[in-house]
Amino acid sequence: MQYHQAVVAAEPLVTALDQAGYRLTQPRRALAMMIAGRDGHFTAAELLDEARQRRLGIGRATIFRALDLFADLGLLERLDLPTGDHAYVPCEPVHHHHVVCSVCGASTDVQAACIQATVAEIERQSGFRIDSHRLELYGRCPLHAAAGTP
Amino acid sequence: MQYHQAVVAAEPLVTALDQAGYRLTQPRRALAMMIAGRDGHFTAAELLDEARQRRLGIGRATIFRALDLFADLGLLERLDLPTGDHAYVPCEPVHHHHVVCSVCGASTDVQAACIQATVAEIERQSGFRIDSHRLELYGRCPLHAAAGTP
DNA sequence: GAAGTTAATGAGATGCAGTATCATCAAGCG
DNA sequence: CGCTTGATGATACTGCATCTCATTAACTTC
Ligand SMILES: [Zn+2]
Ligand SMILES: [Zn+2]
Ligand SMILES: [Zn+2]
Ligand SMILES: [Zn+2]
Repeated sequence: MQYHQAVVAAEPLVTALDQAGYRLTQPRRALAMMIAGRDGHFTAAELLDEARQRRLGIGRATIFRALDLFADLGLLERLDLPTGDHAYVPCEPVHHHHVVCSVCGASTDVQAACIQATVAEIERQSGFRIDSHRLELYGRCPLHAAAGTP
Repeated sequence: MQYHQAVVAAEPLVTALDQAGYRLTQPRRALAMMIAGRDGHFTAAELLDEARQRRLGIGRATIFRALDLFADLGLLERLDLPTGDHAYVPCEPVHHHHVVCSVCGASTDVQAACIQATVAEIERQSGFRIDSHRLELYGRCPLHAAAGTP
């Protein structure tokens, strides 16, 4: 069970860009490596800070554009944290959900299958034709489950 | 089956404020009526526009404060639309979820019970202790289910 | 490898959502 | 009616995100 703690390799991001017909530019390569070096979720602002500290000369706009692009390709997913912040999580390009630790930010994937039945039930109940949904779960990872208030 | 389409009465909002010990001010009464007159979800910006058009003289800050207050009292719930916009939906003060029509914005409540089992299953799968979750469903209401692409 | 085409970049300006400040106002109360 | 204090709104401000556009560099073609 990996908590997105393990360092993700940068190549998948780069090759996915290539296969989709996008240019393999220096800023995009650098961002892929920065994302690969992250544990758990991260925000655009954090990437911006890191890029600045490392004097990579990557512009604000480029970072937002790259994040959008990765998200469109299904390599990142955008989360709305309970705090209201927008964060991103490295992601398999198939529909699934995330469980996020409120203490350390670690996250793990949950396969979508286990919610299919629920969605079907909700379609029946509501009469709506459901096209998409967002499910995000917040709690404490095994390491932090002991501490804190339930 | 109400789709939050029916005009919600303003009194519940006002009386809830009163019972919670908040002052029944003119701006809050006006906002309660504006919210009551809305169908489906709405944004802070929309309320702001309406207030300006009607020359109600309600300040930006007051609107945000009132929305926060109603949300704290469980009378509104804040949604993160797929577009990234933040919207609010009139709401019962118990935990539940929303199905939102992407065409007309109509929404209906879904009882939380039907996801309890799923959450338990996810706790088992992930090893996380889950404290909270957010589930929002998007699709088309019965009136709009026929049209559009699936 | 050089030249050309065009996507991509980055600096800065701009827009916009939400918050902080604080003097003024009015809701509730006796 | 007059007091007390929560509430208001004008203003300023912060910070995220987007837009513009001249310049750059990634890929293509030869
Ligand atoms: Zn943790
Ligand atoms: Zn899902
Ligand atoms: Zn509701
Ligand atoms: Zn509809």
